[in-house]
Amino acid sequence: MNNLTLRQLRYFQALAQHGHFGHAAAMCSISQPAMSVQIRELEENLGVTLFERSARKVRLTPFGDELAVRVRDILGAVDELGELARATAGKVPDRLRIGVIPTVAPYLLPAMVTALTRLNPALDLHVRETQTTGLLRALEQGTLDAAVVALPVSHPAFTEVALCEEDFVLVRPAADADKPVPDGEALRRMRLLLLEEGHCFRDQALAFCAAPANMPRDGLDGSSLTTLVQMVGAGIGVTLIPEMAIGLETGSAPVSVSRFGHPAPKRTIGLIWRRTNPLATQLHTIAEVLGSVSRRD
Amino acid sequence: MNNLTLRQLRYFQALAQHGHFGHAAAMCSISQPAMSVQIRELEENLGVTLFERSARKVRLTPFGDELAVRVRDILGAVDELGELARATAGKVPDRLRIGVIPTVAPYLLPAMVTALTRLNPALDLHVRETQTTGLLRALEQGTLDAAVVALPVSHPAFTEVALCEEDFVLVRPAADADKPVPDGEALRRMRLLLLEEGHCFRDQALAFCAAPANMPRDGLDGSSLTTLVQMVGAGIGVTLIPEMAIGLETGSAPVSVSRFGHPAPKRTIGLIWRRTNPLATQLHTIAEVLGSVSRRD
DNA sequence: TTGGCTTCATAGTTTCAGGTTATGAATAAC
DNA sequence: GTTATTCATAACCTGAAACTATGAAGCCAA
Repeated sequence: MNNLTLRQLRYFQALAQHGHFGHAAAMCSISQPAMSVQIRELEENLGVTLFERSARKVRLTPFGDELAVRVRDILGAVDELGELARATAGKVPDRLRIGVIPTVAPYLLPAMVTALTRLNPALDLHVRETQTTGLLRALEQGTLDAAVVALPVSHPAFTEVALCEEDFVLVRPAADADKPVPDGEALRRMRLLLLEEGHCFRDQALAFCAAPANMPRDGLDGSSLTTLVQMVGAGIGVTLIPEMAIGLETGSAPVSVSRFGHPAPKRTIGLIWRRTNPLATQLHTIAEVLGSVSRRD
Repeated sequence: MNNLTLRQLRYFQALAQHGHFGHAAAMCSISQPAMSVQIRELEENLGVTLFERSARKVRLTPFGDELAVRVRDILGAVDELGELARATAGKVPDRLRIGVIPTVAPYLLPAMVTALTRLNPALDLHVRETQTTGLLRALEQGTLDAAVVALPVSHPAFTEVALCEEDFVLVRPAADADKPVPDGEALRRMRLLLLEEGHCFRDQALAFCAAPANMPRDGLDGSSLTTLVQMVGAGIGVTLIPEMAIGLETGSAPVSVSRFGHPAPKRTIGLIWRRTNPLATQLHTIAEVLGSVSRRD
């Protein structure tokens, strides 16, 4: 029968402070009898007398005195909950777990971190880089709050918001710089270096060539765009990379970069999260920030 | 409108633990709708979503997660109140402020402290030594819990309990040891040394002599029994002291101690406290202990 | 001592928070 | 498509807690 009520503790505190039922009641905006009854019930709940009532004075008993200290702490902590909530409401959360696919992470992460930290300087940002399927699973399990992936995901459990579109560009050995730019058809017949299976970027590139995703290929897969570009520089073949990777990847190898004519291959990068995630509002804010970062405006 | 309820916090904790409304409700012995409603109201109170409800999972939001820690602490502190009360109920309080009159304090205090400490080893004992009027005032103001005084006090605001009775004995110069012991009448005509005004022991001695309390006296007052005995040893006169003072006071001066015949003068030492003091039960226990100490049994 | 004043407690009544059961809506699983 | 699971909502009911009115006890002044 531990029916302690916060209300009772509040009244107790008021009475301890005033030493007068009437005044304490007024402070709590209730009538004096209500105060009397609640104090009595508090005493019954605890099985201890908290106040000594004499004709003109209401005094704390020694135990009441001890209790007052603890009650003050408790009520303080409770009120802090409210303050904390108010301070937190609508704000970007202090901890954000975000996933990014490998063909985006290296190029966007630095700017993303900067932008998100500006949004909330106290931000504790956890980033996880892995392929889309891993990210989706993590989202479902609740170990990620959101993920940056290529759209569309088309999964009913997720909300998706586009961040930016970007073309793919052709990377050839430097010597080929002046040759005509092939279209998808022509590309399929060249030695096209691609990421290993599981990367969505691989599938998108194959789609552009109108080739089946499971087309047999003879050991021309790399595990990162960096590797692919280096292989191109070594004259092994050609490859595609997304626009955002140009700056970081093409400086250190003898390769040339060419844009495709229409229709150019491209991908849409987006932010996704569980549709039921109550942080939806804040995630839209975050998406907006990430979008402007990824579009460099 | 900070209507937070302990009940809501308890339900919140249960739900955070189980991640399932039905199970959490069962744990709290309520129906599932009741749980739903209370959680919703908690969220409304705080203005923040605490749980993410998806079809098969109920998950804490990041803020809910943070809240859970604080709530655990708060509920722990609240439950401690109950335990503390139960542990304290009926026990001698941890802090005891007790007053003692000067003609008792030196002789009884050491034994009192020992006995009370045995009653509650954690006892924080405050002793105040002053004359009866000062003690009564302190009791009224609530700065003392109880006082050891000579009975009766006969004040309706106080409860009094007798601890012991003790005779007064006559202290004369050692040379007078074989003279007959005077009665009250005879005593009045001798050079009787007494405590200064305000001491109840002075009044009791004068009463034995059938002398008015305000009888004019020519500079024969001392401020302590020790002083009086030393004066007697110097041959200045005779005095009365209570039995309990014999051991401590008569060793260091050339005086003789004699008991009176019937009716012997005597006093009753008692413990008093505010009638309204809720510690009455414990104070009776304390009185019992002090009584057996003062009677040396 | 008496009558008035202050102050806390008690009683009777009303209101509302919080409980229950019944049912709906959404989604996962078959 | 059908079924099962799970949370939300609705309608209703009960009891906690509020209020007003009144009583009881003690202080104070006449």
